[in-house]
Amino acid sequence: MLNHGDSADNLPGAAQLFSALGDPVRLAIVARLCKDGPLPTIELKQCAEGVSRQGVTKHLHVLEDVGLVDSDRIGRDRQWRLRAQQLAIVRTYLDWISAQWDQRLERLTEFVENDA
Amino acid sequence: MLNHGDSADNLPGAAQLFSALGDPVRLAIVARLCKDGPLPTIELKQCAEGVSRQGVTKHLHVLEDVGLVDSDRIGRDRQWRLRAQQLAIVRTYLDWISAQWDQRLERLTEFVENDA
DNA sequence: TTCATGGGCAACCTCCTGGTTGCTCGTTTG
DNA sequence: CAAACGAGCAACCAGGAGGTTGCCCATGAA
Repeated sequence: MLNHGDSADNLPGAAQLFSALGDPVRLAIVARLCKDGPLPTIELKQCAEGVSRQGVTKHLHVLEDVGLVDSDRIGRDRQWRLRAQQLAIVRTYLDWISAQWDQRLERLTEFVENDA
Repeated sequence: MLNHGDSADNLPGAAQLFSALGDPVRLAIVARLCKDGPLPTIELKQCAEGVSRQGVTKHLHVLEDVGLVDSDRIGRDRQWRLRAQQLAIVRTYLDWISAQWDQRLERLTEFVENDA
């Protein structure tokens, strides 16, 4: 799993996560799972306009591979559940990047002020 | 540009952004630009281990297409600059999703407590 | 028990992506 | 000026991603 000690080291892992979220169908699935909790494949299929069941299943496996989602077989169905910690990693990465940006702006402001 | 009135409508746009960030080279470029401000192509090339100049240029164009970055020609060089607003959109989208998650957890907790 | 439904697996196809090379052009710089 | 450097453009290539179909299995409901 992703070691999140220092976000800078985590670039490849973060890229994986971004990549997994970088498809409209997958993003819709994640959003749906976020809103309406664990759901069976068939239900998730509805947020993929005009995509076959197998297509949706493939997307779900992509999400599973990066740990954004996991599942249990319940009788005939397979229930999918969001793993919020992984989403948190993405957020943290963006926050880390943004923080660097903010620091740079601060330094820049300082510089300008000292310069004036 | 991306209308950010309601994050739910914004799914395709958000997916574009995630997708653009979903490549290690591109993510490294964004991180670098965030840390060290506007930089010429050649400098950015350094964060793409073993990729040709043209390769890097292609990545930069991908970032440009989704508005994460823009550039000016300065004499012989081309200077690249981060567009932080677009990064903010990604963050906001994640926050929006997470908020829904949190609400669901609240509702769930309520339900369990009322049930007990 | 029978049949419909949700799912898994595998093969297959197409198109996009990430990457390259080769060539030319303009700008610096020695 | 001449050479070197940064960049743009176009062609090209291999592999992967997203999608489909067909077939079979198990479970649930009639």
